[in-house]
Amino acid sequence: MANHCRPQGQKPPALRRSSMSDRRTSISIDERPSPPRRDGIAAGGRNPQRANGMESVGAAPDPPTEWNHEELHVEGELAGFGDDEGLQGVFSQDFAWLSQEHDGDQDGALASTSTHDDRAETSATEGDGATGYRFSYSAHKAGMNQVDRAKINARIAELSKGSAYYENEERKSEANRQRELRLLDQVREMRPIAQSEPHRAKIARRIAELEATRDLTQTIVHLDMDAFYASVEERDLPELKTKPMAVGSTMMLCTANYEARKYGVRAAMPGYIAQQLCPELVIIPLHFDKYRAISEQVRAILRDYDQDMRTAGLDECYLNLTAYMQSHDLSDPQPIVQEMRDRIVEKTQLTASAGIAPNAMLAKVCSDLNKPNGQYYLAPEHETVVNFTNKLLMRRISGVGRVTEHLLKTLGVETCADFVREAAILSLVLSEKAFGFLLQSALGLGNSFWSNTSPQKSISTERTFRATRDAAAWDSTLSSLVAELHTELESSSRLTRHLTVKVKSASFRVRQAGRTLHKYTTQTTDLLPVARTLLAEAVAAVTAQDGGAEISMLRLLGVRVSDLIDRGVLEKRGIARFLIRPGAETGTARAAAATVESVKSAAGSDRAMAEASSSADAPRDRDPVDEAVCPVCHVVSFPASMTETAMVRHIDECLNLAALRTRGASTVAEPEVAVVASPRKRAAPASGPPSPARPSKKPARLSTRSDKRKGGSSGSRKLDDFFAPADA
DNA sequence: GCGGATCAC
DNA sequence: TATGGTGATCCGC
Repeated sequence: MANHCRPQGQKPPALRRSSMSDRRTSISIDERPSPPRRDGIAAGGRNPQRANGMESVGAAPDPPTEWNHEELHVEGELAGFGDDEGLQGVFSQDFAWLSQEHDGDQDGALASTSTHDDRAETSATEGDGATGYRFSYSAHKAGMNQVDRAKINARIAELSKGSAYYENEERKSEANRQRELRLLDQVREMRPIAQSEPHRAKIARRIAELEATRDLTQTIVHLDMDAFYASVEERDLPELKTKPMAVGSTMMLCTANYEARKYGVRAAMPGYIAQQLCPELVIIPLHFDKYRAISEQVRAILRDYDQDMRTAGLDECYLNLTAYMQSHDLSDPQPIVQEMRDRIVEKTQLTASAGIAPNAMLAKVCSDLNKPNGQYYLAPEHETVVNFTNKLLMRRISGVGRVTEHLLKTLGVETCADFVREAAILSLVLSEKAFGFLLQSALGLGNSFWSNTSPQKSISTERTFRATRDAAAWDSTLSSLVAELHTELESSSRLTRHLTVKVKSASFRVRQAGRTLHKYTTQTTDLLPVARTLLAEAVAAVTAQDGGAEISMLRLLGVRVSDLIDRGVLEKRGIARFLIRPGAETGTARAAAATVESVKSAAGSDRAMAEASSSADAPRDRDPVDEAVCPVCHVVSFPASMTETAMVRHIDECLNLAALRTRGASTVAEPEVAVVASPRKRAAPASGPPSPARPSKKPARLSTRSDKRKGGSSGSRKLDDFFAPADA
């Protein structure tokens, strides 16, 4: 299935506070590995994966990569809400003229609106009570004035209040508020250190070092389709243009047209709330096939300018125009970007907005400035970039979300200049990763480079349903989810070794339980029993959270598989780990030596054995890759031509013989592979007495499916446990 | 390694 | 009646 790609190369923010216990008198920000700190603000993750950092400063940017899972998302109904929504504004007040200029009917991204993750008010004062910032759809755009905004927010609060969702948001807000208070305590305590000369010098040095990495040689474009889904629907049904309209369902809206936004209708708002704000609202269901096709048309155009262009969902792309400009001997990117946007309109009748800047982070910010149907060019001059960045609100940085924004505000940081000014103290109370990311971003130093595509790390599927405590219904849903994952694994030739079950109760509390499996597998027969156990654990946990008087009702079930590996890679790597170079003496080999005779005597009987034996006396001084020796008997060698199945069979046979011979599990030659069994002792779900780790008999096949299952938490594994059944 | 939390889309 | 789904990362344990 597919890839959902995201631009990489930006470090994710993550905030945490240092604990008292690891405060040090001499703070070295520069320390490579940040010392573990505790009591942190919850970490925030973001997609940009490995930060490639600036290792290639000055060089041509890496070719962008492909994304990982786009269609997966798409198939899942709601792909994402991000469209052209603005936030609270891009700049601090003193730069608000820019906002004015584009506000009003232009929808100005500068004027803020809030998307799903952004429904928050920036200031708690507008909210009600402790939670304020979490709960109001502040809409500062589309011709709304302050009064309208306040009215709408009040109305939304009124409509939401008392719902389980709302209550849960309140709980979360309160928890965050407590963390912020503790953070402020830390600030007070750390202040003297922050103000000490050595520390200030250290920060200054760090900033200088970052500054030295500034690269203005690249021309990066971020292109973003305007209100993508809504615009597509309007294009195909023009009468919608004059009506308030949103795309989604009564449960959840994905995006709204500009007419609807005037009423406060926004992306990520439940449709039934939106309908109360705007009774004439027309809700159009999603048509992902259409969006996908149009998206591909757009991408095809953009590839003319950057073959390695990267997509971010269906409606966003990043391009590096540097090479194109050089090859066409152009110095001004603006006409080029205008041309692409014109071509997009011509081809699709849809408009796009774009930002042009020296790096991807700034380009992303810039693409919002003249939205919709506009572009903004941030010239690659030091002074221009610095002036721009200084006024930039931290919230605009991709990776700084609602929670982080609020937290920073608590610390008195709103703009990038604020952050840099307070860097000395912030370096002491934020995690090293978070501080590093935020400082770099606040200096306007987002990466211009993309890391190469990284393999997908997990596959998940989850489903929301009417809250129920019907265990049979849960089990039915769980089975479906596991079956979906099985299908996905099979169709992509991958296996998993980790399973996680997620649960959301009617109170919106979320709990998850996961477990590392004993082997890589795709099989429902392996996954489902574990999933059932995990579900029971998660239900118990969420029930306890909910008060525990009665088993909680669930409104969502989810299953995720991670620790994925390609089948081919697993087979190669798996077998390779068993191969011991001829002559290598290991404890395992020595332990197995006693079984050599029995192995030899049994050799002739098995077909695989015969295969192996036939080349057992091949010369032993060749490349070890070409000739490996069975790690168990340490006698039979495996020629390169030998099939893996045959090798596995031989090793398995050796283990069987070894087990017979030594009669004790512990002395059987164990493959030298560390297999991590579940570290936790889980209560066996009402099974019989604990079975011995290994029955003393049953020599024929050391490992059968049922056998494997039984040995669940045993630390010692047999060969079969390392390989998925070759069910193909 | 696990679970909770944040973020993007 | 009623507030989504997928994937990733970070942090504290």
